[in-house]
Amino acid sequence: MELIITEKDNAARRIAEILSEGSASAERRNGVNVYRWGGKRVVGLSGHVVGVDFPPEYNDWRDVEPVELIDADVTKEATQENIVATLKHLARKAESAVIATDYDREGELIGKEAYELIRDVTDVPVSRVRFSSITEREVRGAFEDPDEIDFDLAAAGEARQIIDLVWGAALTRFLSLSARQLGDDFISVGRVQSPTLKLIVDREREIEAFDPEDYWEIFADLQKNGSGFEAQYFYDDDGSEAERIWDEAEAEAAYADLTSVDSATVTNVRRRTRTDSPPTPFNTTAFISAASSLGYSAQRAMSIAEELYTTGYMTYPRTDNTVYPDDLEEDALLDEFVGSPEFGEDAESLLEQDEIVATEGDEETTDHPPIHPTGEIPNKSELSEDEWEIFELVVRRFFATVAEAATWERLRVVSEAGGRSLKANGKRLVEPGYHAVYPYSSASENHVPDVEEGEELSISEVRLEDKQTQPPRRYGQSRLIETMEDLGLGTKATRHNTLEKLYDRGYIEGDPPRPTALANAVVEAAEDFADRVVSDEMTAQLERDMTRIANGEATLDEVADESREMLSQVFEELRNSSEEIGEHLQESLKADKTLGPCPQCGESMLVRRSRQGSYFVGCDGFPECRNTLPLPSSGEPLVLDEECEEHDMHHVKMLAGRDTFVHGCPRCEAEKADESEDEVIGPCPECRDGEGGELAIKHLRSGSRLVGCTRYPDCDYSLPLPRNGDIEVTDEFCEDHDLPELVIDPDSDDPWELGCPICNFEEYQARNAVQDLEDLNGVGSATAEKLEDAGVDSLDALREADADSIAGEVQGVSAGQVRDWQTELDA
DNA sequence: GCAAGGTC
Repeated sequence: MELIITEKDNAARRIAEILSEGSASAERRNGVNVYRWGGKRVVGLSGHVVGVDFPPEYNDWRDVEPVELIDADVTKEATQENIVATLKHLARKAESAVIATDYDREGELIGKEAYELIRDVTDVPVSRVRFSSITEREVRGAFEDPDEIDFDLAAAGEARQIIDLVWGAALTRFLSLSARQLGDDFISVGRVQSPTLKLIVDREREIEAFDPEDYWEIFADLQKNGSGFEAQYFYDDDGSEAERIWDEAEAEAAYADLTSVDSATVTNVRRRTRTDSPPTPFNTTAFISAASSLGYSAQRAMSIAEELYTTGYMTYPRTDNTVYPDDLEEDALLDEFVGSPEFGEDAESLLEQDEIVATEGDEETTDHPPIHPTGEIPNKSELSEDEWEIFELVVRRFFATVAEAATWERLRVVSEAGGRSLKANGKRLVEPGYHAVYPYSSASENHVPDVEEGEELSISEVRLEDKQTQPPRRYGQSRLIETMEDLGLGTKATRHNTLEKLYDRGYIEGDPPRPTALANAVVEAAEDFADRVVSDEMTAQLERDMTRIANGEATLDEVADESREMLSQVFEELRNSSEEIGEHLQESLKADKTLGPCPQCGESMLVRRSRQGSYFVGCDGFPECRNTLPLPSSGEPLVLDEECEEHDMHHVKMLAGRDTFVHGCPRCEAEKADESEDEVIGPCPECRDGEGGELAIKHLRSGSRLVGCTRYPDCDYSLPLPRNGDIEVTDEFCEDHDLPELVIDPDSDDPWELGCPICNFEEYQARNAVQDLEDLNGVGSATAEKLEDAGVDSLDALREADADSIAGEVQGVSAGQVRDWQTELDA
């Protein structure tokens, strides 16, 4: 038997399909798919199935000096036990094995990891095949002419693993220990995250240091036969054209000259034709940028792309490549879209071109093809709105790359008035070219009428505008990812995760992201004592070293030892500064939790955590001052920059995944609750008989509202209400529950008919259950709804359910699948 | 529990 190993299940399935000519069947073993036909088996890994770590005696942060990690052993342990077990089981029965992981450095390392797992159980021959896209021709070609594993290239990857672990773990532990932050709130640093954070911190420093300068600009409206256009005053500044006037008196003088006359004489007209080339194929970074201009965060864009990839509508979303492979037949792919209600017309018009030639970008790599549609087209109703929008973007980008260039006509008109110069630049799209199929990039025109030299134009208005230079703009998420790519920080598959990590660690907040006080302190500490770890130079050096290892010019041990030596020097510097660094970090942590002055004693009000783990706002003067304010019970509080003017208190945001919301000023929220009175709406279903309990609309000091029993705390029956909006109690009654129907924001343009609060809560729970189920692997919205209908109304219900009876009840769901979900939930 | 890199 021959065993073929790929980097992921999806690749395993497609390779089996190609090599078996469709005859392969799938079986599951330990929850891992194995594809088989004849004497072949194909199994997909899940990226790295082993990971580097220190031996267990280094686990306790308090028992081990961080500096000891520098020379600690680094071991490899299985991280995906099921897959490792399946791989070994298959290897025992194999006569030969073929490594078919991705064709890039990390793929070579993943292949070598599989090789070592095979070697643990057998010494059968192991070969390596490489292909850049999973097409019939490439895959067959690769398997006809197998190669060997490139152990040097894999060693380059291992050097990266070791260096990242040792630097990251040692410095992370050092900072966390010095600031006494050992729980979930440790203080992390790393080769990629810290230089990325420094980009954000540096930009914020520039913004803070920015000193705006006043300047003036003058605009004039010119008229030709009733058709008006705008021209701008300019002057010669040492041979180049300048529009900004830095001196107020000079600006007034120019304005006076221009207003002293009522016409301008055209002195120069220049016409030019410009071609505007279509965009290049999408790699991950370009895709994220384009999705971001449609309003998607990097994380969201990638997760939708992942979904569209696994359902088969688009190619692999993690790629550096911007050149389509030779195998891609553009016209055949366009043909697939003919007849589609949304794309048919555009596809046909593209097919009418004399020649179909795709654009090419600068990056040509072997990893995967650029992102493009597969030709499989979903019905619009199968996808969510967001999924469809992203799918359409990918389709239209492909269309654009095979479309013709656009042509613009540019017209520049210079005129003189009162001894001063005015210019106007017009542009008109003559040939729309790719813009016709790709509406995302700007194609806005600016009309300037045709005029001749010597012509007189009347001036209808002159405006003197006073302006100020602006500070540099903050990086948005996609701009950050582009900059990371330029600097070589991270990879196509990790850059968006790095940003997410910076949010999770409390280093940045908002979009565009702004650094917290903690982030500033971490970057400052690193700049002072471990400059390399906040510099992109560390990655650049590592890349050079990895190239040397891959070329056989250096060994893994040499490179790793050299790096350990540098880290030892860093720790020499750090040794005596632990206290100083720790204090600074702690002050910053406190600053990030500070809301404003305590109205009772003048100390600061801080976000704190009770023994029970819930968050509240408490005075720093505790125990002398016992002033507190409550916070909502769900989510992690984040102190925003925005302040309440009445109380000098920062607003608070509660981070809770998709239920994140802005709580606002805790004092305002508490006062609102104090001023409101409970409004009784009907009987309490729990205790109406006997105790005669009633339900009322209540406002809590933590800012939330609910329908709860008037006998609270003797009866704790309650139903949630939305956080915001006026609540109207109507005179329509729900017959099942004897309760009035409620309307939120009745006077707004879009009132929300919430209905009976009990019915509403039941629907809400069902919806939540469906959403939770959809987050499980391989559960689409249809399956989730079927599960919910079958009584699986929460994740807990699924965890405790009997797999066989669910499989019997829900069509298209097997007991094995249910058991996989249960394993996933337990993990 | 630390990193960054795969993948879901």
